[in-house]
Formats: sequence, C-alpha cells, structure tokens
Amino acid sequence: MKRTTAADVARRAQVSTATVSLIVNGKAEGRVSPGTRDRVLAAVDELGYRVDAVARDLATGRRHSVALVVPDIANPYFSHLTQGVAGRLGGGYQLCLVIADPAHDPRPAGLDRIVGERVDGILAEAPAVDLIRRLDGRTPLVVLDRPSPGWDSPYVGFALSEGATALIDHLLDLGHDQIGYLDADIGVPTFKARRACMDDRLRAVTGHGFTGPDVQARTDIDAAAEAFTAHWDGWRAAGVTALVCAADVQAYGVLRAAARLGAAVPGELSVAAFDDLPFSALVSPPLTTVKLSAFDLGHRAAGLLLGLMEGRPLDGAVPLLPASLQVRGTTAPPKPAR
Amino acid sequence: MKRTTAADVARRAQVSTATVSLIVNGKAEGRVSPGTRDRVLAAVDELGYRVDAVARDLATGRRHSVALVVPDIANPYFSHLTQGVAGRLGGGYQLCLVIADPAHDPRPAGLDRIVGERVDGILAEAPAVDLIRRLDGRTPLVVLDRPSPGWDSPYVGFALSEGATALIDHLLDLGHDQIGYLDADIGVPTFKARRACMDDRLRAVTGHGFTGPDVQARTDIDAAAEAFTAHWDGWRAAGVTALVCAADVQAYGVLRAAARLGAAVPGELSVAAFDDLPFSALVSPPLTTVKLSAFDLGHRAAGLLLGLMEGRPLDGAVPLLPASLQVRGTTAPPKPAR
DNA sequence: GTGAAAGCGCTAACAG
DNA sequence: CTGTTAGCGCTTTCAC
Repeated sequence: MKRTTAADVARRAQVSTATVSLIVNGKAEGRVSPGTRDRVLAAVDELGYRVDAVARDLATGRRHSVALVVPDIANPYFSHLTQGVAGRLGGGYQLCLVIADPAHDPRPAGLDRIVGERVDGILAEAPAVDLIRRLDGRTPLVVLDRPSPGWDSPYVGFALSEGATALIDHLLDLGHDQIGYLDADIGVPTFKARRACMDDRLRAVTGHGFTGPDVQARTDIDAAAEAFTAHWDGWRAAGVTALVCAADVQAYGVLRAAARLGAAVPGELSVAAFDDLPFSALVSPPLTTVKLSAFDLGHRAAGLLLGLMEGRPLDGAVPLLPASLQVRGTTAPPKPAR
Repeated sequence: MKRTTAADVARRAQVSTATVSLIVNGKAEGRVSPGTRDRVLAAVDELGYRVDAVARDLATGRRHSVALVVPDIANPYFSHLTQGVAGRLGGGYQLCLVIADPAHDPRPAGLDRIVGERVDGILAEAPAVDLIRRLDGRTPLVVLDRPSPGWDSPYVGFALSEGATALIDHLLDLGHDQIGYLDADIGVPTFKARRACMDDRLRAVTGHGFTGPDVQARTDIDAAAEAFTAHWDGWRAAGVTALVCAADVQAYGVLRAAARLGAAVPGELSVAAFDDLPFSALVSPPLTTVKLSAFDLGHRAAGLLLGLMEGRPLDGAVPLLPASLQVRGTTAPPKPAR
C-alpha cells in the first residue's frame, strides 16, 4: 500500500534506478536501448509510477514552483492579478498562494514558509522592506505594484501618478475644491500610493490636501457602505463635494449607502475610485475610475520572474503599465452653493 | 553563498545535527540541556538558519501543503471559495493553486504534478471521475460543489435542487412559460448541475424544458453580453420571456446587453441567475438570484479536509449548504401578449 | 543529554 | 548502453 518508487520499477524492469530516472525524465535519447526503454515504460505504466517531486527537488535543487503573495484574494483586483500570473506561468510551475495582509498580520507565517520551501521565485504584492529582509535574498523576487522604498528589486507597476493626477485634475476642473478620501485598511503600499499620488497633485494645485475625516475601510462593499454611512455627515460638514475611494469595490458600497441616505450621486456628491473592474461600467451611475489592469500586471510580472529564474538578466527598466482615467457617470460639477 | 544547513549550525554550536533538529522543532523538552539549547538557538540566529522544507518533507513524508483545483480564479465565485479555503487552512498548510478548466484542457498538467508533489490533501472543484483516477487514491480528497458521479469521495456542496426549484417555481408563478437558459462554457459539473436541476423541475411542472437556442458563454460580463446580443432574437422568436443564467456575472452582461438592445428588464424579459455575488444587489435592477455562498463552501470543505488529513474519520454525512432564492428586481410577470 | 548512522526517493557523475 | 555510488538536508531510532 506504499507509493511505488523508482526502485520498484527498476526491479520489475530488470534495470537500475538510474536507467529508470533517465527514461522517465526523457533524457534517454541515444543512451538507452529501445528494448529496455519499452520495458521500463511498461513497468511504469503497470505500477502507476510517478516520480516523487519532493525527492527530485531535494536532489536537483529546483522546485518548479513560485509563490505569490497577495493580501486578499476575494478582491477582484487581486484575483485578476492571480489569473494573470497563473496564465503566464503556464504548466511549468506550481503556484503557491500566500495570503498575507501586512496590516492584519505583520509577521505572516506564510512568508517564512516560502523561504523554507525554497520556491524558485517569488511574486509579492508591494512587500514592506522588513518582509523582504526575511526572505533568503537569493531567490528571484519580483515586486508588484509599488517598489519597496529603499530596496531595489525588479518590480512592475502602473503609472499611478498619471492616473491620480488625471483624476484630481478632472475633479478640480469640474469645480470641486473639497475632496474627501475613503482609504483601504489593507496595509499594502498599492493603496497608500494611490492616496499619496492624489494628495501630491491636490496640494500642488490647491495648496491643501484631502478634506474631512480620515476614513479607512475594508475593501468590500459592505464595509465601505458602513464607513460612508458613518462619516457622510462629517464629510458634508467639511464641505466635501467629491469623494475618492481607494478601490472600486469600496465605491460600490458608497454608491449604495449614498442612495440609502438620499445623497444624490453625482448631483450632491461625485464619486470616483481606482481599478475599473468589469463591474464598474455597470453600476448606476457608471463609475468614474482610474483603470488599472491587474491581469496585465500579474501577467507581466510573471514573465519577468520567468526570465529571472532562467538566469536571464533584466533587459533595462520595466515600463510601467498605463493608469488611465475612465470618466463615467459618478462625477459632475458640484451643486452651486445656495 | 550557499544556503545554511543544519550541519552549519551544528558545527558552529559544537553539537550534532540531531540536536539541532530536536531544538528547532521544539522537541527538545527535557532532552537537551538549556545551555546547549541556547548555544544552538544563537547559532541559528546568527546564521539565519531555516529548516529546508524539502528535505524535511522527504524525511518525514508530510508536506504541509494542500492543493486546490478550480477552473477559473477570476470568477468571484471561485475567488471567494479560495478565500474560504485559505481562511480555514490557516498558517499550517501551504495552499497550492491549480487552475484547471476541464473543458479547455482535459488533461491539465497541474493535476499530475500535485500527485508527484505528494500534497497532504486535495480540494477539487467537482472533478470528473477520470481526473480523480489520475490521483494516487491515497491522498485525502474533498470534492467541492458536486459529487463526482459514480465515485464517492467526501464532498461538500449546496442544496442546489432546492434553489433551482424555488427559482423555477418563482418564474412559473409569475406566469412565465417559455424560459431560456444561458449556460457557462466551463466544463465543471457545478454549472451542468445548475442547469440540470432547473430542467428537472421545469419538465416536471410544465412538461417541457428550456426554450430557445442552447447558448454557452464564458463566465464573464463581456462574453455573456455578446452571447445575449447574438441570441436575443432567437430567444424572443421562441417566445422566451424569462432568461436564467448559470452565473451572476453572466447576468450582468445580459443586463447590459439588454439595455443596449432596448429590451426592458423585467418588463420585456425577466432575468435570474446563480451565486448572489455582492454586486448583485447593486446592479439595476437588482438581480434575482439563487444565493450560493462560495466562501462557506471553501471554508467547510477545508475543515473537512483538515479532519481527513489528521486521520479523523468523517462523522456522518456532510450537510449541504443552503441555496436560497433571493427575489429582487429583475423578475416580474411577463408582458401580457398583445 | 547527545551523537552516530540509517534512511526518505531521486539525480548525476563516473565506471564499466 | 547500463549499473554503482555518492550525495541532496533533514529526522529519527538507538546506543553511549
């Protein structure tokens, strides 16, 4: 009732395990006679032999697997990213998913494991530098979304500041002056950066930053709706006429909550966000948002990692992916003051 | 520049590798003197030693990892499922994601790999029996969503037929008689079963099945919108006044396409689906759908697998998760015939 | 308390 | 062409 091993196959085919190894790995070309090859293959088949990846990996030092570290797979942004990674990786590598949200778990056990696991490569959503330090420093690492400050690993991200600038300018052009911000409570720089880029632009043009209460919410519809419900009075009191959310899913919650509170969008409040999920064109009103293709991000990052793992050096800097503003129905000029 | 091994630590701490092993695994209780323990711990720290999981696993036979096989991680249904699995698994197991859509790739390489990888357990979205046969038959397996016909593995799923029946009856009660169906093109039984359950009920009550063209589309908004656009005439010609979709995301596409084609929902066409994703309450009109909590499914399946892996026998049959109809705004009585 | 030694199952030189 | 042998790095009896 045990696993069948190469030794079993060897015994049955009257050869050595070395020969079995050569054959099952397709390295038998011109080194093994067709006769023995067939005998071995037959034995493999009859016994249902599969090479033990653990033993092979121990012997060869390769792992045929890469780890992907993301904070929250339920967010479509990250699941699209994962899809992109998986698609590019193809069948040659096993994808090990590590869900680690640094804000909620500063020392994710998963991270320590992946270095013990000796994966061939790591893709990590904008990890903090002290997380990177806990890696072994030898495994190829590609950082997603944002460079880790003070650490230069290869990374692929979006031209975030362009998108953020476009969004702020759009709001300013419409006549908004007091803009509120609903942030994500997830501790990854992606979200920090979204805010920071907009804040920079806002200050550069108006001399002040975001207006009203500083609110963070989980990146899901219900949490964002609750947060909006709790803080809408505060924002309104501060004169906020436009609210930017860190993620589309949050904007959905805001839209729902605003409808329930009787706050007209975009009449009384303009709403905008980041991601441009497929659903964003469908909500009503359709959401003005900065498009970030997470799928492309994952796809490209995986491609880069593939190169690194095969020892190819990076050919120059990796171009940033576009972050373009999609203007739709949730933004409009503010109501003239009464 | 090599990885530091237990031997390095042993040398530095003047002990044997056996002692190192005992200590780093916390099995030193009363078997190692505090003095040597501290020496070893210090050496571990200075050298940055981490046990090599591959070698450990080869020696112990355990893997501390489970594989999750799903057809499409970009579909929120499966990403929520994954989230549920990951949450329940916790830090003790590494999650290996295998994306394998049997319809598009009948012999996914990923599947063969996981048996070679010797994972401790497998969670698989309703696998076909010949896929199960390619597993090693020894690794604990929990089937998600639908039992594999003619194979009894532990499985956890929804009371689909109840939800399907409720939906059909709802439509019938409203006065619909000709009901169309937009199916998923993904080859997993989850989707097949959704259709089959409804078809059963429909035939039982009306004597006929679904009406109009047999259409399948990818489970994403755009693909479903296209499919609807291409086939709306066919459905209408067949007298269809209600359309059921295999998944909420498809219904979103249908809603969008219907709006563009000028088909009023629910005035001219009622629309319903399965999943009840968080967005479904937000589209307009809000979607009537059968709620299936993929998160709970993943969570419970992972719990079951955990038990199996620890050698606990299943305590009786696993109860099905509820599949309850959520009636919202996309279903209404058909327009009276002119 | 601690160490020596025998595997875990496979790969890769090196002989023959 | 094929077999022998020496690891890969760790765990785990079993002596000392």
